[in-house]
Amino acid sequence: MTDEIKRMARRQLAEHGAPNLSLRAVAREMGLVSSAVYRYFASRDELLTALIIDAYNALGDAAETAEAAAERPDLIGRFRAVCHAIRDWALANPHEYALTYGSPVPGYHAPMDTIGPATRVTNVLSAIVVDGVAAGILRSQPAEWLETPVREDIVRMGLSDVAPAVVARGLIAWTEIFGAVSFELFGRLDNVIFDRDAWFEHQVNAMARYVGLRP
Amino acid sequence: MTDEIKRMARRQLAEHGAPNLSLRAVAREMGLVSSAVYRYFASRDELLTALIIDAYNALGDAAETAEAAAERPDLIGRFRAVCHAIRDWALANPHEYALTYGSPVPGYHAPMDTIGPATRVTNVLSAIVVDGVAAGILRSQPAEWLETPVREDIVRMGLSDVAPAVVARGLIAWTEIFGAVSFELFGRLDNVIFDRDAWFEHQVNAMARYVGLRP
DNA sequence: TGTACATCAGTGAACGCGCGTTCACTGATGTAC
DNA sequence: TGTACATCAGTGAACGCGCGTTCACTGATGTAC
Repeated sequence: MTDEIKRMARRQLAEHGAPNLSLRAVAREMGLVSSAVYRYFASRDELLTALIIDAYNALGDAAETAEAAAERPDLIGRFRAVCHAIRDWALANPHEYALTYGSPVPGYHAPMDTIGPATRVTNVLSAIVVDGVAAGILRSQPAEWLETPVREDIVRMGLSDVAPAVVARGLIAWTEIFGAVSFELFGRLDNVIFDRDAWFEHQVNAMARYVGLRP
Repeated sequence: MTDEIKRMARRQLAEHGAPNLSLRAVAREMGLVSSAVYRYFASRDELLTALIIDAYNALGDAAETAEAAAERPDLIGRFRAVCHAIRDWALANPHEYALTYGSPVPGYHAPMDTIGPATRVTNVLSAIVVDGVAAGILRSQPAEWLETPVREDIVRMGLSDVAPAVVARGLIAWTEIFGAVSFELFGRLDNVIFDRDAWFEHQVNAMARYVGLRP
């Protein structure tokens, strides 16, 4: 069963990291001979791709589920739910997080099948922004100026009901949240921040305020 | 010469990534027999450590030099200089950036010698904040509230002349800047942002404003 | 000026290991008639 | 109900490869007297 192989591969991943993921070790762990795995995955890269897609989907599931549990009009609640779901999932699955949001695995190039699952989190986040604009809560501030190329890239994203300056703030929040999770996971906060829960909470609130969401 | 080995190792790094860095390949590239490298580095890990320290120092140099070129009272200029120096260095040395700010190399645990060089960039950044406070430009805003554990962690950092809320904003800017560089380098902006220079510029300005620096 | 010795950079063979991938195969299970 | 055949999951041996690390060694260079 290919699911069983993936489960074992995920365990391998959690123990030794993506660059050391080995078909042979997975097979060994399952009591199979190494060549048997080739009935299910044509190559190591294909297995890696499957794991990456699963990781994006797992994170997407976590984010969507958490967000769906909040009341629709509670935009801050929805934003906070997504942020915490991302971090919780990342802390629970650090190697899968590294696989998707960390440095690329050298020599591996992700095929296009990974794009769809990868956008699920950003879709959830942008839905919040869109709803915030529709509710009249998120507005572009007069002083906000976007250089033309920035505005063009943002317009190309197709969020036509949202002012580009608001999208820009959303993108910055998106960057900050994943930056925060990566910093925590990759050791940047060691000996700096000790209460990570509290600090993340602070960052989430700061970003909510930055985007324009008020409690 | 141990410098020559490091130079070759850096080239290896740039081609194949940190997890695939191999003593044998470095030796081969230098026309040496593999065991000869052991005269200079006791193990692969020691070589890796040397490269990490060098990378932190190279980034530190770049940041310090760029910052030093700006007029002291021009706080925004100094901040922008540091940010762009970080990004430029990262784009020029993606694998060394990944080595220091990307996902940790599995199985490798950095010794304490790496801590000093690692803090150079943050020192430059916090000097700007300290000067900004001294000049009366950066002030804590009355509405800014820090939960106790966050405030405690920040106080522990020892920037006693800077209001904790201001430090918090600085930490968020720090996270955002490296988050932005990582997003760009690790492929997060693919098919999203096309003019990366302009977008980074926008983020730097946004963070300067967020921290409280005004042109 | 010449000999004796120490230093030390680099050699070469070997150790034991793990890897991805291939290939011809076995043998159990299921299907058709 | 029983035989003949196809399917297919998994085997086992082999390929050629690269790796980190150890160890006894060579041979050139430098130093002391």
